[in-house]
Amino acid sequence: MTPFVRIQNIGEFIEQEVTIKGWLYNKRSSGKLRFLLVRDGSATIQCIVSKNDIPAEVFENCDLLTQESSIEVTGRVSRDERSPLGYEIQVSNLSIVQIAEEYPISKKEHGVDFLMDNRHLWLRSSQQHAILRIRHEVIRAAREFFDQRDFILVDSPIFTPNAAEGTSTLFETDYFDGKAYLTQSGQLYGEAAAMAFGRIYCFGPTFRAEKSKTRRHLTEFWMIEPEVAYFNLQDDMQLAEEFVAHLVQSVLKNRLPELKVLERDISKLENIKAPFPKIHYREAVAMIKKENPAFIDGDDFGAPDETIISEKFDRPVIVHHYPAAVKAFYMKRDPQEPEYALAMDMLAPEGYGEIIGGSQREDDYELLIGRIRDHGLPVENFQWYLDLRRYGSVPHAGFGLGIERTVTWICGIKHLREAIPFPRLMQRIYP
RNA sequence: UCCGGCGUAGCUCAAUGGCAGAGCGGGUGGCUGUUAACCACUAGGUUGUAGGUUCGAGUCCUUCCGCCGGAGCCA
Repeated sequence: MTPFVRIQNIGEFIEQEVTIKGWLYNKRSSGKLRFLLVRDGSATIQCIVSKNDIPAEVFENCDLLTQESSIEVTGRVSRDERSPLGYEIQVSNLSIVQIAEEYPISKKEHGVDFLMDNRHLWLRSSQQHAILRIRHEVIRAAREFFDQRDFILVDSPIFTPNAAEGTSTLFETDYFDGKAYLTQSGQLYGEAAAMAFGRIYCFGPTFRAEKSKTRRHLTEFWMIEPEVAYFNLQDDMQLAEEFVAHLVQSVLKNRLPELKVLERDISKLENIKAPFPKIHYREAVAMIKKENPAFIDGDDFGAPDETIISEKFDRPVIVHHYPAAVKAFYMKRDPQEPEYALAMDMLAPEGYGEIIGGSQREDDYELLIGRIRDHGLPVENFQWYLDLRRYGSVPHAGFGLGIERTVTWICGIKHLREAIPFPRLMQRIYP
């Protein structure tokens, strides 16, 4: 028996006979030679079948193979300068696991809708493979970052009895004799957990029923949300910039080949080191007004406004002190200038827009209950949340980072639907 | 919800109001170093739907459906 080897480790087996198990990615031929490009999920390698070196039956089997047929290939590993991987396999035997039917995804270009209909197969292509490996690295590095800082993972529920910030954007679902809603943020539960553990994060899917049809929106996306007791806005911004820098540097360190597959401009990522520029809302408005005179001071930024700000910097920029009127009820106001909230957003460069939203939370019971009423929210649903301000309330802050937006930016791809294995969009719930 | 764009072969696209076409993929054959290999031959069509204008509609007009992008909202 020859050893069963993953292609990514093939360099350890030079001039040895090995078996690889995978799928036929592509096939070329020249007379009495067959070139089989075989992928196994770890990498792709070219296998050469020479008619004169092997039994006739094995050679004939090569011509039966269709794209994505599953095969086991045995042969001798050699170095080869012509190979992108650096290695080839001279085939001595080949067994067919299954002959694939005509594969819908060809080597030429396809449209987005067709590829999304075939998302379950599209995942096999090299670009999608690279993106999802980078997604894996972003998530791994995110957990590593918080784990190293003694944060405890405390996940929040998916079913919730009420809205965090309003009811218009929630998915409603039957819950026995009543209604439940799919969560749009784990934050309120994160605050409860922070009062229990000091520093926590939650990581899970969140849901927005907004009818958004843009390249920046999904109806189901993943968010990682740290929450820290005794943190103020400054602490929160510092945590956020160190966090994002860690994510980018981890991808550069561990997924450089994948970035190259995506033809990402690496120099744009190498800049991403803390500290990041931080500007007050008022400064941001001044910058926007130079290019968009129609912008009204006091409004939230639109996507074009975010781009105006972010293109001024070579790394993510944090905008803080947004007008309280455009922000959520739970955000604390600045005692010095109460019209502004102790809120911050982080905007990714190159026009990728908001990847983080965070704030210091209102910790005063009376002020918080007033905000809940001002926003027309049912106070009775927030009794447990208000309890956090009755039993040892402390200053605290946190933020949420959108995984898909972050992956989209790091990968330098156009649309975040490719940054999640099976995207859920307003117009798509299949496959 | 609003604004804009697009629906032609399995896929990506072409076709001035006048014979429905190419590349890829499929099939057959050829080639001993191919790199989205190449060469030859071949099969493949209710032009999204319903109506209208016209001697004649893939093309012009209207309806509906689907998709894409953007706005709003947000991660």
